[in-house]
Amino acid sequence: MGRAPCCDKANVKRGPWSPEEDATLKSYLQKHGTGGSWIALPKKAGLKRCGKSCRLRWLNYLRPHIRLGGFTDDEDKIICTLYANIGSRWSLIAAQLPGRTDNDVKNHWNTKLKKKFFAGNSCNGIETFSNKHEGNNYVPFLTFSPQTPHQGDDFLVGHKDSDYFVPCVLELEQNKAPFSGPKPLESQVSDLGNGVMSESCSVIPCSMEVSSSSSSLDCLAENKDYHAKWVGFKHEDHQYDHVYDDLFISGFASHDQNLINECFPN
DNA sequence: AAGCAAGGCAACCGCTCGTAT
DNA sequence: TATACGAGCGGTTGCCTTGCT
Repeated sequence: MGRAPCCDKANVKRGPWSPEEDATLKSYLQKHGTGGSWIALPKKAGLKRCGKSCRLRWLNYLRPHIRLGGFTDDEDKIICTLYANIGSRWSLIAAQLPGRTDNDVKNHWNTKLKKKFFAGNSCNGIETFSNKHEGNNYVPFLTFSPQTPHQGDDFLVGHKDSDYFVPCVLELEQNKAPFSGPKPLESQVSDLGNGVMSESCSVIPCSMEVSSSSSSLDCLAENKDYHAKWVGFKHEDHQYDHVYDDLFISGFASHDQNLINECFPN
């Protein structure tokens, strides 16, 4: 038995939204909110639309502070860099671009940035390399000189097993893991899940990804042209080892060698 | 000016995940 | 613990616009 449809498709309007429908939806949401259910909202608001369609229309076009089109070079850089590191996680990428939606970012990527990116040419200042490991889930890492991490920088980090990003501060002390930060709050996790950063966080677009892994401490990516470096540290060194077992940070490029040496002296 | 192809983008589809029961 | 259901997400479609011949 298949799953029940979310709405009566024979009795809902489809296609482009009219200005009247926009006004009705916007007015209703500003007065009442979603009421906890998008599915029930169209009936309450007097709209002959699917609840999912209402949600999409609100999130992508009607909610306050939406910015459409006109992507800046800086935004292009962030999109390219994050795509290289986390792939097509459009909601996460859009969350780093104030006023942008996942749909808008996705469309911008598909129509403009993708060609530049995979052509192996510069993508608005970001160097890329051809993926020589196709079919091997190999993630290309980027050289992004302006965002080379420095002591005290705030970082955007992520955890691949739970898909959230938390604000953290890089520490560069001899013989110490290059990472510390506040334990992610539950509120931050849930807010970020909705694409809203609950507190200010300076984002370094090179997007250090923190993920669980084996206990490997230091392994070199195989692309000689790029010298991407993966560095790691053992959980014993980390004050939040009860949150994350073995962690590693990826994304350092060749010009970060001094940083790596500083963190992991032989 | 007309026809066609390509580009751009809004909207839909269907899947996964989280939560309530 | 299992099931049902809604929310959220990424992939895809299809329509409209733009540019070229």
